[in-house]
Amino acid sequence: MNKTSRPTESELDILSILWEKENATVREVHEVVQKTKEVGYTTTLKLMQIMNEKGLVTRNVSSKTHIYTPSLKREKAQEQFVGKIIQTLFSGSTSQLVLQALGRQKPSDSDLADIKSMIQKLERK
Amino acid sequence: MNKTSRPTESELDILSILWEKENATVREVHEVVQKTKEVGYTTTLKLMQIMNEKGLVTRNVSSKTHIYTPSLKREKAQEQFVGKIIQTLFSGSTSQLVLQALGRQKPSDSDLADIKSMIQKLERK
DNA sequence: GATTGCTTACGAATACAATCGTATAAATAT
DNA sequence: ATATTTATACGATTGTATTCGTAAGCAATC
Repeated sequence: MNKTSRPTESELDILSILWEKENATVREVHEVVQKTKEVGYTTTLKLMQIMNEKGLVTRNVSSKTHIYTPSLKREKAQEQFVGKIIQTLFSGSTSQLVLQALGRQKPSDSDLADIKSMIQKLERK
Repeated sequence: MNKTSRPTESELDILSILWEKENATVREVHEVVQKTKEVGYTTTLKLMQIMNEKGLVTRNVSSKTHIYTPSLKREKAQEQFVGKIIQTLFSGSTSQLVLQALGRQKPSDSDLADIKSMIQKLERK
């Protein structure tokens, strides 16, 4: 068993694909990776094998083609990285991050509604 | 002249110190680094020299003890990293990031006010 | 049943990040 | 003026991430 290490950047790319698809084969993941990156199939394979060793994913080996499932929860990773970013890039200020995020593009009306209701909830506290 | 590469994690740690202080010597930076990390002085020095080569910082060499100034703007780095995080961790949804950030701790009243006024600005658009 | 294609396994190469030791010079203290 | 402290420079080492080539097995096709 292994201490939970933070995923590297490439690992994060792969995880994000797995989170979207729930689970996937190496080929399926690689197909998506290839759209943005020029790498060989075995590179993706190797990465996913390493991620398995690290415990970032599990895999079902019952058929020839293995099926990978993320075991690091997306929410967990979000916390890790958002926390780090708030510290180093926003000198610890959560709200500064929120302002920067809001500033980068107008959220949809329904998103705005969600955010407003979240704020109201916070204000009642 | 060099293509702008993303700072590594250690580089980011150092940059965040420089952003706080406006500028600083290696020793000053190292003093802060040491609080959270067990590393030798020359490690910090070397890192800052490399950052200088990469163009992440500039330095004033006129006195024996050099003074380093960040040349990568904090706002620029914020955009880079927040953008990346939104893609990989929040499947492209800015507002999801905002909700996660707001959820992690209650912002101060004045921060809440800032956020609310930002939202109103967005709604008028 | 040979050939082709797709799969995993895995070692090895390459690239990049991080760490430190040692040399050297300047400033300060003795 | 000598010794000590404090600074930079820089090579070398270590660690970690990324990439790929090659082998071997299995399944489908010829």
